[in-house]
Amino acid sequence: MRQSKLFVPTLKESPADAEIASHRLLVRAGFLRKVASGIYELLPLGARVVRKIEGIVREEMNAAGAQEVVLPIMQPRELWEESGRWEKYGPEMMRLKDRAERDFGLGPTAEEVITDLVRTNASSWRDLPINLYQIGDKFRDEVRPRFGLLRGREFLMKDGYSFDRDEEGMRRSYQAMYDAYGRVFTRCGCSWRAVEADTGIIGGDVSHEFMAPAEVGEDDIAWCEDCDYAANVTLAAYRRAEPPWGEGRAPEKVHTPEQRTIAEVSSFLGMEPERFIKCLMFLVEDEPVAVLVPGDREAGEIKLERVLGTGEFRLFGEEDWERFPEYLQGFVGPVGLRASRIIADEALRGAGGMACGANERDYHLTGVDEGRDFTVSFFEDVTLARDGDACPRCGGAMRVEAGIEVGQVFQLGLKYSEPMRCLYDDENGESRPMVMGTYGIGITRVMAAVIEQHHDERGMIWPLAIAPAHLHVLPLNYERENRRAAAEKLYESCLERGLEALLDDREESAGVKFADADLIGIPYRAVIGKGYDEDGSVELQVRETGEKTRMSAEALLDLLAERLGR
RNA sequence: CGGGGUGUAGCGCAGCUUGGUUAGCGCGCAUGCUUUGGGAGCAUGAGGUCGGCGGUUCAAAUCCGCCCACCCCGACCA
Repeated sequence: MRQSKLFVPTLKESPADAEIASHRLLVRAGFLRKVASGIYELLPLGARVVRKIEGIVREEMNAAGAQEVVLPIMQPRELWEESGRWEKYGPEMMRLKDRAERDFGLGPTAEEVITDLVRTNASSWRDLPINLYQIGDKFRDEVRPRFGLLRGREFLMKDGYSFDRDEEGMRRSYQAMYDAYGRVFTRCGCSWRAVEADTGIIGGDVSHEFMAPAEVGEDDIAWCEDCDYAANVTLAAYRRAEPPWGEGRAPEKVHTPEQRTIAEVSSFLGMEPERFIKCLMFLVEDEPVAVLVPGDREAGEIKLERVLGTGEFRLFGEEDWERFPEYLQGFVGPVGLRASRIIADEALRGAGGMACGANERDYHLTGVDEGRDFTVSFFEDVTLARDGDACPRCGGAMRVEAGIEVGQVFQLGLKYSEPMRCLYDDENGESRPMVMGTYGIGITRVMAAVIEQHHDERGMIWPLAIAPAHLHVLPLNYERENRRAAAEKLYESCLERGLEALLDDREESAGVKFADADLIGIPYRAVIGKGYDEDGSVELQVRETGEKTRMSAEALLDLLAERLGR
């Protein structure tokens, strides 16, 4: 590639609408432009990176026994009715009508289409397992597109689907994909961590997310320093410490005028927040449910959803407090409380000497013991783990850090094959539903995640495997014949040896060339300048470390070939 | 969806509070000359329905109303 001919509009200043590094740098370096909120164009260099990531994904998928297909983006309503997701997906799915007013959705994933494909073309146990994948645009009308490529409304995703005869086969397929995913991210230069995850709208029982640790990540992940336990904090378990003990004293009513929040009451009474019982009121399927958690803990919505068995609930709002005046906002407590259910976090089992609302305006109780002064319907894990909590498996210290979800794998089971009647005949001629798995990688998101993990104040720093080119050839004073000739020769040699090079053949000042090269972030750089005039050497610069070494052009090519494993 | 904010040249911004000539600045772009190991200098020049529609006014980028777009903060996901 010759830079003078390449369409790379670099920018000196950061675009006003880009907040995070990957977005800002992709735009500044001329890889990416925005068309509308959450919808982007990839320019030549951006497209090259994406194609490289795709290449790695293809290699690993094929090696793991999956086969590539191309599925439609525009999908008929009828298929989505069958799975029940036409309703369930809601406004998140982009919808349109054809000229005959028939409904279509733009695929956010392709379980329906692929299940239809397989059920109509595979019917025997001899056909299984089947593992198919595609790489294509996906559409999700996100509530809030954000952070450039990290959360777009149209994005590139690799989605794959496995069909097996039984659970065991599905677990094998799942494991093969899980292992392949790890290799994909490692090869892309993306550091990652696989964590237990919620299954959300895709459904199914077991799921792992592949997280790329990064400060801008929208998820928090909890992981153990001592063992391999790791989970999304939305469902991470943790080992509870011994609850506080009471001193056998009877509960005492204390006057706490206008002290409603835990923070207010705890400083008013001079008691630690963890000695409080926070009593949260939820409206669950139109019934009030009390949830008790330690005063210093947060209830987790996903955990609650699992415990309650429904997603149809909300924390009491203004209108709910008015509708149920027996609950006094700010003074609700478990003692004498009437609710359809009282659910307590495990941490409160056997807790004593606690403080809580007295269910009387401007009063709280102290010296409250669980079991003696109140009882609960059941104890559950409903609070969120946080940094420093004890690992549920080994008791070691857990860390919580932010991550970008770059992939997720699901054991679906019969979630789609049963309603969509994706069946096969087993060896005995009995009809059985196929057992499915589904697997996704956000290709464009991987690109952004890698930048979040690899950049500095001057620009991006690409891992060799997905860099838009291997070598950036920078002749300074390109108009000087000797340097121009040397640069051309080096560039041609790269082409001959199968190395990808970008030649900066522009008659720009050295400063401009260096600045653009830093921004674009090609891992290796060959500077042809003063040193060449002196002894015919070129200077190899490593983008990541800033290391500079003078050597002959031949030596540089050999070194590069070696780094590429060729 | 709720809350906050921004729309002025390709990009980044000023001007708006307190309406009043040809709407400015920097970068970028074009042409010429001089420059060239870290975003060069001088000169000349092109480029704008001031997000849109409506209103107030002798007069609107500026005041008012409605709409649209985009960004940020909270509940969801590759």
